[in-house]
Amino acid sequence: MQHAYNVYEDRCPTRMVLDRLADKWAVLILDRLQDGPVRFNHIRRDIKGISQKVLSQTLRRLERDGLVSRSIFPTVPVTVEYALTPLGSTLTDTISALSHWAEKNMDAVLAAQHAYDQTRDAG
Amino acid sequence: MQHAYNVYEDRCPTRMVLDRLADKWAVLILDRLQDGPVRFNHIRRDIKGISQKVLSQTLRRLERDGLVSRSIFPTVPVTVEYALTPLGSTLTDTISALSHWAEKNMDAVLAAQHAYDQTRDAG
DNA sequence: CGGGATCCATATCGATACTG
DNA sequence: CAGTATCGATATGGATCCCG
Repeated sequence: MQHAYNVYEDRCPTRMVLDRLADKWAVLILDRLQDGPVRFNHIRRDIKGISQKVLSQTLRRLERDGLVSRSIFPTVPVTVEYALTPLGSTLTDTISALSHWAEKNMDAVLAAQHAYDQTRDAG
Repeated sequence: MQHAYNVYEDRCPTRMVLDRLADKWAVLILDRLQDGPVRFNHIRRDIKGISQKVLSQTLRRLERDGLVSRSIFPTVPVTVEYALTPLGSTLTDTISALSHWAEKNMDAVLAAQHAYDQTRDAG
């Protein structure tokens, strides 16, 4: 039989998974990892505005969810690399589609917002 | 020239757009609207666990962003239908890919979480 | 370098009450 | 039916300090 859950059900595992994916920082991080392993502070620098705490938390969650792997190299100081797991790789198309959509349609959204605000001001 | 912004820049329009899309409720609502116009309380019933306040707020944002249209029919009591705009329709493939991924890979994620928690308990 | 721990401001959400 | 307004709990995020 099929799953007893679907994404429309409350407090089901599927919803929990979606809850993780539908997170701005998670999307940005997964997107950033597409080209290969990246180190902690490298991600931190690339994704402007993310705090170290949030980056750390999000990476930990993605690791727990099996989407991202964490490799420690015993250099001095220590080197830590994050990379997509095979499972995480199956998400990249969707994730990058999302951020690319945002870039492509930014202008249309901005215009819509402006129009919406105009009608509100006038009304 | 291309846009001066990309999704990795802080406080840029692209990031704002992604911030809207990377929202669990927005994803669920857009997903629900794929099959045609739906009324407010219909969405509310279908998406288990969403409060009327959050549904209202999210719909308003999606409308402002030009992704969802709102049609009022002067029946008694009033009927309001929400539907995807043409712009919103360009998102449906990506959005449904996201929720479908969640449903398909739920088990793998759950297993990964379990394994992660095990190693943590043991260590 | 790669974080964990803590403190504090703010944002978010659920519940409730009220309206055209 | 389809909301808005308000209040209180809670979750989230930023800033800071510290450590191996």
